[in-house]
Amino acid sequence: METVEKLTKVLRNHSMKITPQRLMIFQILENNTSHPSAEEIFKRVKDIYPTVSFTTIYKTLEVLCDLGELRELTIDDARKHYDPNTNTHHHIICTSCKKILDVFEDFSPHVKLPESFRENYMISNFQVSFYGICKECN
Amino acid sequence: METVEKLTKVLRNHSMKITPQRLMIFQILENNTSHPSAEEIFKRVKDIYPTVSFTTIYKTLEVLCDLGELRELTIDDARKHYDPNTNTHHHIICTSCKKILDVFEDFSPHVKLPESFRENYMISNFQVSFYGICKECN
DNA sequence: AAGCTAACAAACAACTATTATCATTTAAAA
DNA sequence: TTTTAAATGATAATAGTTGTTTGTTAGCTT
Repeated sequence: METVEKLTKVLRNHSMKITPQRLMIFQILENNTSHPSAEEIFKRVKDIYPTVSFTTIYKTLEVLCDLGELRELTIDDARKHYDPNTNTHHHIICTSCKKILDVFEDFSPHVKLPESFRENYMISNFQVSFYGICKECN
Repeated sequence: METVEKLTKVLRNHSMKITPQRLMIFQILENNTSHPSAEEIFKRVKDIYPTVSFTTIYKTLEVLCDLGELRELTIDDARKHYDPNTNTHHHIICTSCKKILDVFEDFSPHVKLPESFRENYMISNFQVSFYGICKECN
């Protein structure tokens, strides 16, 4: 199912309202693999709804995160990034330009929490972050 | 070599000054596996040097990071954490209490950047972050 | 279609973590 | 001891984000 459709449904199921601003955000997130920050999303919505406020963006992103439809990435130390793909996958970030790319490789057969932690933690997921320099920055 | 001694040497080699404030920070970092935030370090230094400023803490942490003697962790979305162990290792964070523990397991034989990225990236390191709930929080 | 109401958007203020500025102080070399 | 480059700390500034308020609206109900 497409993102816009899916998110619309999920919000409806929680008796939340589908507003033009939110639809716009859904559209921006659809098939988005660029890991945008709140500001990037804000700018793009602003192009079409010049009166939209930053608060609305933050609030909507918060709602989507709470519903598990969006993942917050803390891979960049300057700001949060958002990823509509909530399936387990990994990232590579250029430490120079901060660009983040997806790494779709299933490491789960090999990356397991050591025995000693098993009884003390309920693991929900894990994330591999590769750090390096991209070709453009080198 | 102990942390205090090592960091003193490294700073001297870069003609930087060893101040009591810095020595205090070095001591706090020594064998520290609690991944403190700047604020936690600030508070502990303040206990002994009540006049110390936050700026000094941040500056010193920045210096140590630049010299590669300290690693900045971006695993918590609220604030940065610092880890004096700069050898490759991994972390598990409780999404409830935000406690961070070390995971010493060598995943490097299995976690490799896919072929497609190899020619476009110079990877310096990778990091596995496990997210879950610890026993105390559950 | 009209009315209702919880949820919403936007304006704005506030907050938190961090960084910058700069005058004063100090480590440590000469 | 003198010198000087560097560090400190007071203060202000900034960036990113969150909280509050008030008028508005989506979407249900009738």
